[in-house]
Amino acid sequence: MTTPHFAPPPSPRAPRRDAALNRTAILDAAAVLLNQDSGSSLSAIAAEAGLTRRAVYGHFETRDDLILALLTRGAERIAANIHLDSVDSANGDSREAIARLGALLWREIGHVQVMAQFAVRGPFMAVVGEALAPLRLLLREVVERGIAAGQLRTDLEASLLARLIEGAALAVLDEATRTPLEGAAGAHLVMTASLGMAGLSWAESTTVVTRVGYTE
Amino acid sequence: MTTPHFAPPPSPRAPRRDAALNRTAILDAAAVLLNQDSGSSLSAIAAEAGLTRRAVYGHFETRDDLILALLTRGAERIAANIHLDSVDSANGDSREAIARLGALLWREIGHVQVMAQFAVRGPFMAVVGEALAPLRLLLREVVERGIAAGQLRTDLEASLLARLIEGAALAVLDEATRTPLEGAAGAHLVMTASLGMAGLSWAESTTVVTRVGYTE
DNA sequence: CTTATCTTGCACAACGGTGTGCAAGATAAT
DNA sequence: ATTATCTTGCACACCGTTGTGCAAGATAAG
Repeated sequence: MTTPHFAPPPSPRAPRRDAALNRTAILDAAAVLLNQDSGSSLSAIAAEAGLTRRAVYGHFETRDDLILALLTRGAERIAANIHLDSVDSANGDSREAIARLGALLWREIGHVQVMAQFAVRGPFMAVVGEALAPLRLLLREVVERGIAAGQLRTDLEASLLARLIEGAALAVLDEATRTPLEGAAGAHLVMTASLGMAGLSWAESTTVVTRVGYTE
Repeated sequence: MTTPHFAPPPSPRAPRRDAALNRTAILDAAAVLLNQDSGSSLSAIAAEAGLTRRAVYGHFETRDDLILALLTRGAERIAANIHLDSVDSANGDSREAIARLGALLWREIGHVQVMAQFAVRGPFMAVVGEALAPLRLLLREVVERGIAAGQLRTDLEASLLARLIEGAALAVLDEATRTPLEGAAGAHLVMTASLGMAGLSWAESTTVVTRVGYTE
């Protein structure tokens, strides 16, 4: 430990402001590279951030520490928006709620992408799963209500359908890393994809989506 | 090279029959482990196959060689079924064609899964892309016909929709690695997921799927 | 049974990645 | 301008993995 990974006790001076700047630069670089290859090296990440590998250890004790911080940051951003984003303001209509969740994901795409890389396999599964738990639980409940109300397809168990909708949304988010999609179009796609997996026709989905709208 | 990676010239004797057996055992083991972690080590793969790491080098010169053989095997299986599977027997109806393609993927799930791991990122992208090209081209054409005929959603460009359908199908195949899905149910899911992304409602998809059917 | 084939077990060099130490340099706060 | 903070560049040890060599053992083909 050559530099403060912890809060300096009764700090005699404020930390340099480029410290926090570089820290986020590293996290951003990690997000980019880990999206392309979840096994990217620290040297690569440091270079992408415009720093040295050695400097990274001034901000994160361990490679795993860095990844953990990255995942935590993403989870916080998403959690902060679950409430603001009026998901539950879609009173009763599960279809609107699903659309709103899709829009939320699209807004946080940068953070969601990297979480998706570690969500399924590898040693970070548990962490990501825990971080995404409230989001998943919300979707699960919405789907259950929708099935009961006959708004969604009724041939699948709620929990399975919820996971499939999640998968459909992620497929779009993944496609977005290759096809340039401008804001509204991307959100529109995520929403219709989710609703399509949920059982709606294209026409129905479009109706719901325009009713919900999308604001950056 | 301690053992024949090549055809023995005027072979004085037939190769032991457990050679071919072990070779496929290695490939199968690789398929299993590489699905879980695309960076699995040779030691792990060898162990999974019930062999030694050293023995693997008796069958494949290189780690990359092994992966390449695995991908090639998968591509061949799929290519062999594109014709047999009466995709184009869905005369004119793009929806049936998409359903049949979904069923084909489900039948070859073991091979498709591992290809999906290397399809998007990493140094094997090109190989996999080339191997899957005919399949993708076929889907691309089907989608184009479907859009023109007003059978599918018309708000997306054909090539983009084709990729999204592919993504939806893969999402289901991925889910299948965690949720045990028995034959017909899995095929049903892949088909409805693809058709849902294509714009059909659940009811429409079900109609198409039952019309197409599924035979193991 | 004899023999070629395949496997094992060990040893070794090479590579890339990680994590750490330390001294010199650059930079922003005060 | 001074000083604490942050970065750099080099050094090193450690680890896991890959690829190879070789001799002894197991196994299936003839």
